Amino acid sequence: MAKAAGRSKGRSLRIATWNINSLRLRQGLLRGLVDALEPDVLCLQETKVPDELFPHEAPAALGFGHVAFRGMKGYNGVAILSRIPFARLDDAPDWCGKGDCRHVAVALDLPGGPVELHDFYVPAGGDVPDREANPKYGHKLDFVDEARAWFAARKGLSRAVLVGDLNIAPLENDVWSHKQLLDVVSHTPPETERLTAWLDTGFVDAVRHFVPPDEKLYTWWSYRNRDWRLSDRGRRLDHVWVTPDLQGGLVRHAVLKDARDWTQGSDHVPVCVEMRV
DNA sequence: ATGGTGGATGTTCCA
Repeated sequence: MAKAAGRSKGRSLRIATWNINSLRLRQGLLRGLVDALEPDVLCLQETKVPDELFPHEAPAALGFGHVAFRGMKGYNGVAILSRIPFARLDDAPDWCGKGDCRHVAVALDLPGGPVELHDFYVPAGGDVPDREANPKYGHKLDFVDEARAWFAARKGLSRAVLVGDLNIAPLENDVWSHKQLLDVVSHTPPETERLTAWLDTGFVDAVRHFVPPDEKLYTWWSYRNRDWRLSDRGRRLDHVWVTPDLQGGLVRHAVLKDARDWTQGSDHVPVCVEMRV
């Protein structure tokens, strides 16, 4: 992304989010992301690294002097890498009581006042969209319900940003075929209704602020395609939400589609939003 | 209707 013009009020804040699908394996790809997007803050999901094995050198070498992470062996895991100092926030619950490292939050220390930043990795939900047959689907729905309720209880939240791999593509044009995916986990009505209810607790979809809803937009393409670009069976699973007080400061967005072709890349691509805060 | 690929792990689970 090019530098902002710098006319509007406040400091420029650029936040990127990426499901990196193993931080240790792909830490070398962070350089490409930083060169392309120049984020002030980078939120990662599926780091798949226990806290005691977190690779501190990679973020430090890229100029991210502040890190917050919550990881475990083999699965899940989230991290926030930042050039801006922050205070870690620890008031959120252990979602669904499973201790599975799907959320980390900080308050960014900015001249205009703190900005609250939440980094989420919502459960993928398994293959079968049925609570009884597939407990992972039930866990996903319960997770989103619990998150919605928690944010609903925080009425009047301001100067907040929520990002992450939410594993749900809420709009018809967030998937390659709305009709063919209505019964596919990530786009079923119980999921999309719940995600919208969570958004409606007090957020604006910052990427759809820039890209009209009648335009296809994806951030993930399955590994299980011979040619992901040719088949283009994508879904928009990765999101950036902001509270309405920040909407007027939104400057630009980027979906780094080229990252899907990086050598040994993730199946998700980075998403970035710049705003004046 | 099925299988396709990839990561971490360990003789399979998760995505």
